[in-house]
Formats: sequence, structure tokens, C-alpha cells
Amino acid sequence: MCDYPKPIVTVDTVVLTLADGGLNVVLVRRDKEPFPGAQALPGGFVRIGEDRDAGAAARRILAEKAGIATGFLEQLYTFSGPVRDPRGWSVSIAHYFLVRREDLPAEDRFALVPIDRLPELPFDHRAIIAKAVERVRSKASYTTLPIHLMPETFTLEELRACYEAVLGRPLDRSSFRQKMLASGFVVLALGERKGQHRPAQLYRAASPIGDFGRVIG
Amino acid sequence: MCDYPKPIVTVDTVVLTLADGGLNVVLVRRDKEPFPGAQALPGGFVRIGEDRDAGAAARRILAEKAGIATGFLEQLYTFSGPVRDPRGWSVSIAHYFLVRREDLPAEDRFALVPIDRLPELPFDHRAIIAKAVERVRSKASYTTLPIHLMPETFTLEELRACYEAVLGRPLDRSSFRQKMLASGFVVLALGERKGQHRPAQLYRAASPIGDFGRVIG
DNA sequence: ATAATAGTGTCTTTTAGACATTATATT
DNA sequence: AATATAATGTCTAAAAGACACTATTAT
Repeated sequence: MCDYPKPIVTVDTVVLTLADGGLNVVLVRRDKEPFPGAQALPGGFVRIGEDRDAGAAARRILAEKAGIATGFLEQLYTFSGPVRDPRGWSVSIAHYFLVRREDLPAEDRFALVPIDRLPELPFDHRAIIAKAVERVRSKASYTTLPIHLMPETFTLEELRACYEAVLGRPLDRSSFRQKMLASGFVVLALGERKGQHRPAQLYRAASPIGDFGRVIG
Repeated sequence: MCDYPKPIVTVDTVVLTLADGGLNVVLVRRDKEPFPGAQALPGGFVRIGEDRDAGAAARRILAEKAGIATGFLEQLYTFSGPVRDPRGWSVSIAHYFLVRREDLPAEDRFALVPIDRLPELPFDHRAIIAKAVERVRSKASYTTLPIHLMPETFTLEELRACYEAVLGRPLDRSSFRQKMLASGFVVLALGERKGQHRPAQLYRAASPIGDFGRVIG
């Protein structure tokens, strides 16, 4: 059997959440070579004795490096080549997470950075983040994916604000409500949200949905 | 630096083409362990001294194993885990190719198999093919991707037949023509196709398009 | 002339978007 | 009462789909 020298196999994770009205990404401070001290995506080696697959490795690594143990996970893209990592020919199976802001632990092990205010990043982490944002934007335009960023219950105005933050453009309230309710993936919950003025109905994702990345419209 | 034992890193390729009015996939006969003699997807190890990235590895491997050196290429998904390959914890960076039927070499090094008549397949190759077909179907419903399966020039009826074969459902002729021409990605070519009856205008992909996976509609 | 295929036109339904209007709370 | 926000309604434009009709060739 041809046993060629093997590439390094890592997993990088792009955790996206909604903060201050925009998409933010989780960055951690690297403590090892290469680029010790630099801010970067949480990432690490696949452990063949431990991980069931790349997705499981992503969850393990994210918990280890940032203490984040919840969220919707999807494989993003696999980046590879001889130059992206100074340790040699490498493969990074990138994954993205959508996490509710209130499910994030205290920010003592990571930083939340708006996606349009990224610092210098090592490896090809900027390209990985760009791809994740592009994927989520794209899916937001025709699926219920952004609901993963919302709490248990929410008003339709809050949901629309979430979509607008992800997509980066305003959406018509009337069309949005109609499409979202017609989809059947968002249903009335008990109670209302008291605010400054007329209270808004609370909604929740239709039980048992499981997969919010459903196509609507 | 933590130097964990590394997984095997391979690339598998799903070559799709149109034959006998339906989607077909290229299968080769394996000549090595594991599963020698079995029909399988063309696949092989990434060579870190040779390949610029996983996509380049896919092109190299497809040329080596099946003699196919042309076609549209896109990364599909990365399959991984301890059981999918008997040699151990493995990563397969799967890619799919869309190749014109007439660009395929003689079928002496591979077989063309309709996607609904797959034989027993080793590894998780059946799941990989399913994912490729799903991806192409999905993209066909809103992009110009299937044009990669067409020859230089084609009639709109031929193009529609191609879309119908990929999607597996009939499309309205009128709407199809209108949408396709309005997209601007398909333009008139010189000449017509003589047939049994009224000849049809020839069209071609709009020059310099490069990426046929464009969103239309 | 007839058959077969290419190509166009018409009508209906659906959808999205812009925008106006009504509803209900707080102050 | 004034105001701010929630929720709904109306109108228009665009798109999709069903289907009928016309056009052009071979036989």
C-alpha cells in the first residue's frame, strides 16, 4: 500500500453570534506555536483516538479552546495546501457555529469581534471567516437558518432585525411577517413582550423542527 | 507541539455526465487493497509533495485513475471518521466534476453508471454520490450549472432536456426559454441544428462567463 | 397535406415590495 | 391627547406556470 507522507489535519471553527446589532465572530488568543499570542479562530488537531468525525472534533475543540459547548453546527469548507500553515502541508476542515448570544459563556476565554472589524489574523483565517459569513448570508436569504441566533421566544420584529443584521440590508416588515408565518416554521407562543408601547406577540420556532435551515418562500 | 497520530487523507471524485437521458457517474475498478476488484469512485491519497491543494489532488487523481482531464470541478464535502475506511481513521475531501459526455475518453478505464442503478460500493461511496447528486440538483434549480454538461453549442430544447434530466422533473418550455434568455448567460450562436423537422437555433454560453454556476431567475 | 418539432403568446396565480392604514400600548 | 411601536391591508410589479397557438421543416 502506498503510504505517502500525511498532511496535518486540523479543524477550525467560526462561531457567529449576534451582538450590538451585527454579526460577531469568536476569536481566541493562541497559546502555542505557530503565532503564539495572536488572535485566531478556535482550532486544533483532529484526534483519531477521540473524535467520531470532523464535526465531533469541531465541537470538542470549540469547548476546549473557548468553553463554548452549544450551537448549531455545519461543515463549511475544507481549506488545504502547503503554505496556509507554517508547519507544512495542511488540511483544515472548517465548520461554522450559530450560537445564541445568551448561550455564550462569560467572555474571559474569547473575544467577540464584529465581522467588519477583524484584526490581523494568522493562517487563512480571514478567508475562512469570509466564507462562513458568505454561507450564512446566502442561506439567510431563503431559509430559516438565522432562527438559530434567536432565543427561545422572540417577536417578529426581533426576528426581522436578526435577518437584517445577517443580511446587511433592510427587509419589508409586511412581506417578512407574511413569508415567515406562511412557512409554518415560526408559530405563536404564549405571552407578549412588554416594551415602550404596544406589546408584541411572542413567537417560537415550530416544534419539533430540529433543522432551522429549512427552505422557505 | 502536540504531534498527534494523523488520519489518512484522501480525495474522492464524483464525475457526473449526461448519458442515455439521465445522470451517470464514473466508476473505476479498484486494483489495490482495500476492496481490490470492486467498482468504486476514483480516489486516492493526497500527495503533499505534488498537490497544490485538495482540488489539484482531485484533478490529478481523476486523470490517473480514469484518464479524465477536463470538466468543471467543485469541492463537495469532507467525509471523515474511524470506520469509513478499513485502513483507519480517514478523511476524504470529496469533489464533484461535471463533464460533457463528448469530452470523456473511451470507456476502457471506467464505467458510466446511471445514478439510479448503482452497484454495491465500498467505503461510503454511495453516500458521497448521493450528496453530489443532491448538490447538483439543488444548484440546477436556480443556477446555470447544468450548462457544464452541454457541448459548445446547443439548442434550447436540448438545454431544457438537460435540466430535466438533472432535476428529474419536467420544465415548462416557455418559462424555461424566457428565464434562460433573460439571464443573459445563454446567447445565440451562428447556425442551426437540422433535425427531423423545423430546425432549431443554436445557442452557446455567453462568452467570457467562466463560472456557469451563476444564479438566475 | 400531415406530422413533428421549434418557438411565441396569453392568461392566471403567486410572490415580493412599497407604502398606507389601523391597533394598542405608554407617557 | 400624543407618540411610538405592532400589526394588517392595499396596490403594483414581477415572476412562474399552465396551456394554447403559430412557425417551419421533412415526408
